[in-house]
Amino acid sequence: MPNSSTGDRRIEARKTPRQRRSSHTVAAILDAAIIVLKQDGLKGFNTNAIAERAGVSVGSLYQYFPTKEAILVSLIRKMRAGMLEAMKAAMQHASTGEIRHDACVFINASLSHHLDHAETVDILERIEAELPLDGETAVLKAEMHQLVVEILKRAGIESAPIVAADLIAICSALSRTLPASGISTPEEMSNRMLRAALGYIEFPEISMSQPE
Amino acid sequence: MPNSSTGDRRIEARKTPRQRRSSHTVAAILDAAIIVLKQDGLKGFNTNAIAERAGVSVGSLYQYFPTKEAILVSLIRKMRAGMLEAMKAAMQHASTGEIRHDACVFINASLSHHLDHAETVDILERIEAELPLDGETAVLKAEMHQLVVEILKRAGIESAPIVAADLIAICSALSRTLPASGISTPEEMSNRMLRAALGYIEFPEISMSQPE
Amino acid sequence: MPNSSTGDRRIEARKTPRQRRSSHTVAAILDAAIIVLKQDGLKGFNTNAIAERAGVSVGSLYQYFPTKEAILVSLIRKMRAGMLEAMKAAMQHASTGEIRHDACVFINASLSHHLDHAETVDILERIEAELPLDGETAVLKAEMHQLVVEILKRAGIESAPIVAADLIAICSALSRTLPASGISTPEEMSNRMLRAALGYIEFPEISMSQPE
Amino acid sequence: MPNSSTGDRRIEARKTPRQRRSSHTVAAILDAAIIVLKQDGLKGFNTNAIAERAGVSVGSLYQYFPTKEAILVSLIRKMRAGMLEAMKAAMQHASTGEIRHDACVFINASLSHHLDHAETVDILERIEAELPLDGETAVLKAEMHQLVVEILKRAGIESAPIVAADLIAICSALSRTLPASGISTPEEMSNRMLRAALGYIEFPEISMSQPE
DNA sequence: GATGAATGAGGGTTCATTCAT
DNA sequence: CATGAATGAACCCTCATTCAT
Repeated sequence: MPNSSTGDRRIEARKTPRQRRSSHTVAAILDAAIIVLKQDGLKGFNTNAIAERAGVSVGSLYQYFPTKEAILVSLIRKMRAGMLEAMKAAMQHASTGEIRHDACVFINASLSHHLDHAETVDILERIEAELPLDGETAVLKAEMHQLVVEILKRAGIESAPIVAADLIAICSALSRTLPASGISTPEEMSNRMLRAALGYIEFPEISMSQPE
Repeated sequence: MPNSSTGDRRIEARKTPRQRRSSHTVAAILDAAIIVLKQDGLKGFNTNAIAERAGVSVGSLYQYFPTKEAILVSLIRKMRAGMLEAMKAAMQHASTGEIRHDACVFINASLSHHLDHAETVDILERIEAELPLDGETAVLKAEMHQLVVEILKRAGIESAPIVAADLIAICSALSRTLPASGISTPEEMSNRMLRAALGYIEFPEISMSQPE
Repeated sequence: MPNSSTGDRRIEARKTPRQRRSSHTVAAILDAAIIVLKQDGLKGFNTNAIAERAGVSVGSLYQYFPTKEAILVSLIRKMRAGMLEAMKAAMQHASTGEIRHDACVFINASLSHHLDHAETVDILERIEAELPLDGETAVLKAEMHQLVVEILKRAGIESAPIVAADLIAICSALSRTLPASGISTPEEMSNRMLRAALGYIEFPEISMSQPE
Repeated sequence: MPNSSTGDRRIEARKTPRQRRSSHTVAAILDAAIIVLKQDGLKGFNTNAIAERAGVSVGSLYQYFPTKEAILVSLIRKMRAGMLEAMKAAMQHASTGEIRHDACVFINASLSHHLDHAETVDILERIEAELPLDGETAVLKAEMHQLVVEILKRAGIESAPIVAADLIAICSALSRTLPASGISTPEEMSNRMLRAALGYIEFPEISMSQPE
């Protein structure tokens, strides 16, 4: 278990901004952080660079984020929150309870979100995997999972929790792969994702050879 | 001049080890590197730690790897090579040309490899995504892709290259997800992976709502 | 320009507070400073912490103290003033002019003061030694010294200034040591201090081996 | 209790020097540390300054001292060890078992040591008081204490432990004060210290007024 | 006057890399 | 070739001090 010796590192935001000036600073820092992350990757992600990009002093950065990692956590949280919100909104607008339709809605929302935040999501998900998962982010992920579980349950699908996890993983993976595959229209992409998902869900039970 | 940002970073292994002693050293370093990576993550992955774990001096390490990243590249290459080899072997042994069967073989091989190298593959794939893909690794990945393309073509599947990429992505994603989902038997896992793959492949064309 | 090493550091309090509100603020700051010093030592002694503890903004703190060190100087001054006052009061009340008695009075006053301000005095004396001695504090120390010189002179003791300095040093040292020695009653402590002082004063001239 | 939250800070030396080069480096660092401490006080005591003064890189410094404080601890230890050694040597050479004579020997040794290491001892003792006392130093201090206890016991003095602590405190205090008092000859100083010590030891029991 | 956000020089520490032995 | 001491750029983070509100 890497990073387990972090122990007492503060990860949560240091102070909630009260004044207008503050919240502007926080936003500037987070925006800058994303830009730096996209441009220079994790290796270039250092507090001085972020502060400079944000047009802010390092001191200010540390006024709001106790740790460099706290910025990452914040970014991840924001990403997960945005994703969840997009999903929820899409479901609320378009859900009919019919699984094929709902799956389609969900997938379109997922793909849209990925395409809208190209790179950002990829990098952050990768980083998320190396960080000790913070509580609030875990909640967001759980809610997302639950959203899919509900869809599946309505269709009477067994072991919905596992299937939901698989579907989310598949969507996430394809959202990463498809844009790089040369397919240019979102329609084509979403169609492929949909087939993967529905195929997985509706395909009859099979079993053949075993892994040795 | 340490840390010079001159941009002419040599990434390839400095010399291909010929002598027995050398290759032993190289192996020791790579083994140590994996252990360090698993135990302490990327954060603990530093040349001094690796050398110490390998029972070798830093100097020796730099005799065989011009750069810290060269070790990572080497590790990734090895991982990709091992994966490809496992796949090839499996296909050679068991391929019948029948798609369902071959897909099953492929998936079992994939899952086995993941389970056998738990953590290692995950971490390395994550790191691979942040590194400038080195030539030889690209070749390995291409070969892997080709392997799947062949299987698909034999079954007359259209746009095999894209489908192959998707299938690989799906397998990879599920190999990561399933072991954590509480399912304990490899059979169950491989069955799920298989259904996802076959579902995706065989599912009839559909298209419904579009992403806005 | 923070941290400028220009050498023209203002150390004196920026303004002598006249108004009630001001002096209240100043008092709050000094009290907080002492608490911080006792709780976290010199390492935790920073203006932000002090201001927070004092329930005052950093800006206000700097309204009354031009420098962090000015606070320390103020604290030391206060400590020395309090000490001197206690001594003077004790002597005024109880002095008989008889040396043994006066020494006793002085020592009791000294010990009492130390016990009443446990830790505070120790820390501040230590800090005092590292700081450029400010004028007013020097005056207080001189007055203290003079007080002892008077007592000694009345008893016709030669080289009173040196003896006075020694006695003060001895009292100070023992006030630090004795409370930690496991002796619990002030009487026992004061008795030991008294014997040390009187011993030193009244002991006949001796001389034996020399330091090489 | 300040500095108690240090917890896991490594204080011990990081690696025992094996090669000649190493021990030279360590010595250079410690020497430089003392010089910096004397010239610039605790405020100027930073690892960069020390390394520079030592003609060594910061990296080398950290090869042997895990922490800035570890250097201080090392310095203190060395000071205490030197002091103890000087005392032991003096006692071994000159002790007769007769208390007056032995006290004289001890005091002369103490004073000599202080005079030989002017400033150094003062500063380090002050710093020692702010640091969490490290084990080995505690042992050295205990041995020192024991040394005095033995002398006193031989003379049949009661509550030798407390008396020993007091005498050490007195000697230490006067060693600090006397050199600054304008007395120029060590003989005069040592004579005064001796009278203070013997006075304290031999003075008959007295008790007068109590501290209120 | 009070506030507290902002500043940024300073200082502790790490670690990739070199090179004398 | 191996060793591991030495190097120093880089980076995290703190805190004394300022200043706009």
